Amino acid sequence: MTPEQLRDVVRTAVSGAVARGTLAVEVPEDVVVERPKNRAHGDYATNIAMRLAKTAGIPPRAVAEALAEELRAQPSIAAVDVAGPGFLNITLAEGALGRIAVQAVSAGEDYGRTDALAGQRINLEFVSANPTGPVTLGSTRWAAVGDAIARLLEASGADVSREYYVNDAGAQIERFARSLQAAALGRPIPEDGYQGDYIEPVAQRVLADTPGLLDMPEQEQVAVFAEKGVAAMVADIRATLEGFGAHFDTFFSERSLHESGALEKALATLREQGHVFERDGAVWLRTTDFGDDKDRVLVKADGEPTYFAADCAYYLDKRRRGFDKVVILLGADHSGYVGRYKALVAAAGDDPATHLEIQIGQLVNLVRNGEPVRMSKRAGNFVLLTDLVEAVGIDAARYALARASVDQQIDIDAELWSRKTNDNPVFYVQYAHARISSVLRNAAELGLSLGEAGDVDVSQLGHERENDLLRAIGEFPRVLTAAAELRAPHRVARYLEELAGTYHRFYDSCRVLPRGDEVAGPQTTARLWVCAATATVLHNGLTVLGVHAPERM
RNA sequence: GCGCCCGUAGCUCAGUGGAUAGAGCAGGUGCCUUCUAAGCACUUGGUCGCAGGUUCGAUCCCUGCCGGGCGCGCCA
Repeated sequence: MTPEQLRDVVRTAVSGAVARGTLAVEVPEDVVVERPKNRAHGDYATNIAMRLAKTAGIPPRAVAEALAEELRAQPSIAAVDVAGPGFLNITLAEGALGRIAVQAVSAGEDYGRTDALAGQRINLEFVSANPTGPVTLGSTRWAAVGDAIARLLEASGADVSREYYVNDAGAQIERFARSLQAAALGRPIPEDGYQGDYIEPVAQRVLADTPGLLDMPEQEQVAVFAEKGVAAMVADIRATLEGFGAHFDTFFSERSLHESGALEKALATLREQGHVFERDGAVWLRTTDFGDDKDRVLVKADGEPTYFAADCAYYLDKRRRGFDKVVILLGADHSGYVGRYKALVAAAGDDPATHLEIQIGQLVNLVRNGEPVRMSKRAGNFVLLTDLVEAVGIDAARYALARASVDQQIDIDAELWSRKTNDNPVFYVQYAHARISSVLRNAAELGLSLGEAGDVDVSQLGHERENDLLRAIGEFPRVLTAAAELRAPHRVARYLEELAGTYHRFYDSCRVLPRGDEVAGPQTTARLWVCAATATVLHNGLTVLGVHAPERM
């Protein structure tokens, strides 16, 4: 029996007590059934009695006693204890936990998936770094976390589109183009330009692609370097992210908004809603009406639209494309953006609480030999996604980035992340999967297989370590659901570490395969199912994080 | 000054109002002739930044303070 099934049983018990007249409450929708930390507290525990006590008008322990009475009548429940202030500690009947293994294996890659977000169309924007250079270490965190969030939302049944906003308009593109031009002409890069080593090859690519470029007038040259330089950079960024396992469905060009007239349309829409005004020769959006700190300029006094104006058009475009929810993952250096973004959504007539969600993540520090290293794209002394991957590998990089809460600043230490020790939890988790794969391979060599789900004798299971493992496997769907709701993929990683440890302890004390001249029996088969179920969860969990589940190490 | 994030074991960090606050690393002691020792067992280690409040119960929610990071442009 899974925790979800037990939750229904508890709810049934409440209705039973109500029907019997021992309890006068409404049957709650959300019943919390959790895995107690202390094993002496049974397989599962619920605080339902304490939560119902107030409305029932009787002490929590009395509510608990009434519910315990109901629950004890259930054949799948072996024992119910009322403990502490009113906890119900539930011990499942022999074999009830074992069914979890069968369910997990039978569901396979679908184990853990839910339809909690079925029917939701979500646009998830992340990374969106300026196309003036390769993907940096700072963006790498969002590539790993954003992609994991996308996979989590999909595991909850949502229809997710991954999007990268290409800021291919504005002053920094001009500086980028002039840097390319200078490199092509063999001149020093302008002081306010981009100094990185990557500039030269990009400049050469543009030159090779455009015969006679250097004979064109100055302004035309810059325009070509801008257009083709950005295209080359975006292609590079896209390839890098794909190689990292982070696929984007759309690379959306900011410039296309300017060229299609979307900005004017957005301005007109905001005007219709009555939140646009003029002051000092500029056009403003009255975002303070919706909680922003100050009003924001849409069109500057010189007639040029602001970056914010493009944001308005971009948001409206996303909504026009049919997304129910626009989710944007931003670094803490953009946290000042939240207020105006919410306000623009409200000003456009939408509800920020339902249509927009901005997730702010803290920045990363690059650490070398224990010392922080400063990164600056403009100065060219930055470390790239590709550098990190080269140093530690994709799996270690993605895992290390995804296992930390986004609310936490993290230190990226390539030396630490490349260690093949327990400083690196990714190997601990992967090792568990490889170990199980090995057991299953050996089983196959002995001619042993799982057989049919209906033939497993789950009553063969009951060792404390087996029960621990089965309970952990049973948690997986709830871990995925919670992680998706909270946009917190690190919860999946932490859970996998716990699961791997639980498996290693099971492995240590529960021999799976027959040794020497022993003969395989029903317990062997039952334990093979437990192994296969664990492998299923490790695989599914690692896949959510974009990390490989190896069969050998 | 205002806004957001953080402060939990020596270090790096988990912990969506529940029972005796956890993990890894670091330190110490053991366990491989048979399923992967990248493993396991035992052990040392805490005023959950401080002070109030909310309630049956607070690391978690609220208020104030202290310390650290980021942000507060007619830049992008």
